[in-house]
Amino acid sequence: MDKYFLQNLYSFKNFTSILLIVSLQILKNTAMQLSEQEIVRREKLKSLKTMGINPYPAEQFNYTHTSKQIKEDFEQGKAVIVAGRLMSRRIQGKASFAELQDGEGRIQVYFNRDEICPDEDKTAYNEVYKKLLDIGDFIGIEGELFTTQVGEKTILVKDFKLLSKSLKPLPLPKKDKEGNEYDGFTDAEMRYRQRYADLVVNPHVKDIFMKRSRLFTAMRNFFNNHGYMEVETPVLQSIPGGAAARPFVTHHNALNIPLYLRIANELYLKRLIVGGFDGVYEFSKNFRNEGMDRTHNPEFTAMEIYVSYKDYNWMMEFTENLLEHCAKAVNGTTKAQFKEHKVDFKAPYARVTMTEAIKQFTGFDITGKSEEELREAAKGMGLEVDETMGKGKLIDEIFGEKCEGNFIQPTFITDYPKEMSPLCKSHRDHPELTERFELMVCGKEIANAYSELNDPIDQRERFEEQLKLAAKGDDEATEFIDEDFLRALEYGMPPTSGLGIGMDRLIMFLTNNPSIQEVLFFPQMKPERKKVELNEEEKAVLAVLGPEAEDLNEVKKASGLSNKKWDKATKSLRKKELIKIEKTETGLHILKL
RNA sequence: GAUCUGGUAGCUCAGUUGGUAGAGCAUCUCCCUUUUAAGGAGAGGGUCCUGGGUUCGAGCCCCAGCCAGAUCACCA
Repeated sequence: MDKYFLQNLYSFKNFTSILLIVSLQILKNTAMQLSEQEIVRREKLKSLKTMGINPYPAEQFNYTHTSKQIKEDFEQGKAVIVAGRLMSRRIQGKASFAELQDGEGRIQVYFNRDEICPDEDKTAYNEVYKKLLDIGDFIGIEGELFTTQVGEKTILVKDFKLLSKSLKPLPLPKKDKEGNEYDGFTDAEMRYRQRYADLVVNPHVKDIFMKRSRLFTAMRNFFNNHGYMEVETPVLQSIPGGAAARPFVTHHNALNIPLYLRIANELYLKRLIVGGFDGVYEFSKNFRNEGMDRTHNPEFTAMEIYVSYKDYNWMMEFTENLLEHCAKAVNGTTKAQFKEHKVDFKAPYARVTMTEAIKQFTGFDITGKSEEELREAAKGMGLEVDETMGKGKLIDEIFGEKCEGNFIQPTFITDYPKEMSPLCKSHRDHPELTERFELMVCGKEIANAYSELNDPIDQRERFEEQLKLAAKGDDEATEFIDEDFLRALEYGMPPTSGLGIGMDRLIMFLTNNPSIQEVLFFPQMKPERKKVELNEEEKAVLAVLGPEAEDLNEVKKASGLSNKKWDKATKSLRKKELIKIEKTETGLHILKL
């Protein structure tokens, strides 16, 4: 009894220690699946530390110039201190040219051994600069300006300091002298997943986002100059309103209620108009739980502005002036190129009623037509229609299919049918229509505006109408009634015009990017799959291996693996240095390390 | 959601009927003091997306899946 117990204990101990070794190996391989270059850089890091150089110093580095300032105010012999990322190196023995990239561009720097190391000790150049620095490292440089024989503005380095060591090689593109780029970091998936690397390596990507920032600033300034106020409204809403879209749902623990991420901020901004502000606007991150493609990201940015005592006619003028202003601020001109289209954002823009647009492109006049007549007409145009579609939806379908794509230059499409616009005031002259416009550019909608509905009784009826449409099966109809919003309207809202602009779409047009992912820093992606370490087959092989070398074929048989699995598993295990396979006179032997 | 295309070295990409896995650049070693397509010589570097199948043998053929892109559908 005791004997067996001891034996068991012994084998148990043995087993756990094997497990420990194996798991340590796994850990090593999981955490450190490093390429040769990454290992080399880590070793350089160690060497630097051994030499007493801190690869990640804490203190601030005071630079006196940026690369741009140096090139603009170039002066022979001027002393400068700059900081940036090392982006290229051409080493030729005791001298070397390199490029430093900072926030504004690149500047060439010249490392000369005897300038950096005037004394006997040449380690700063020979060891630190030549051997221990890499492309991607951040360094600070103190030096003097000069022009090379080839005429390049350059900094002659007197002293340099490592500011931050880069352990991972950048995916650097190369350029030939004609400026053709090759080996570019162009894989869209990689670029979006590693936007930081994309930005370092692809200057035009950085440019897109600088333009995006300029667009927001321009719009803010335009509004602020008109005396309108930037506000913030809830992102977490208990009733998602202001648009027809599937919301994201979350849950608040303390209140024990569901909350929705906003799909629009319209209803909150109108509450603020009720509260007495003359003009309010907000750049609103909206969330919609719908499909993703090159023009839809689950979170996107809309700008909405509401101005009291105005109507949609005023808003059209305001919008065209706004966009002219923004286009100039972003690109320095009102003209923009989008794919094959040349677009001009110079005000004023054409104004076409929806009725006219449909008549123009289909020859059909929707005025006074019944739902049935519209359905027949749509069928006649080859559109797919069904019984759930009301008049509004049918007209929208006809417009979307037959007209929308034809408006390339900025064009206001006005006077939408009532059913499609539950938050919009009825048209002053045509009760079946609403005072609404959308701005079309290159066949896509980028802005949407109303004379806002402020009649609380009418508003309640419109909401109820939406409920009926939803019950009928129209999945675009809103299925909530926001009683609090109606209460606000009952206190009275002045006549107001509101405008919404899809900011991502607008910047796509202004930067000629047909994909929304290109204008978002971090577009939504599926999570990266984690790499699995020791798989079942590899574990199975290890499990049948004893402490001694064994005949390979015996082990293979014992493992019960197919040829392919066996092959994969043993190759992988050899690579991880967990087993060794030896060929001797007596045959193939497998040994656990 | 459908269809098509793609996934091979750190990066960009070749890879022949199915027969030892390739190039350029990058990396490492040595040489080189005003270059800019990064000069010369040498060396190392691979889970060919994953899993299964066919086969003596699969990067390649078949099936399933994952990821991405494009086109279409859907979408205020």
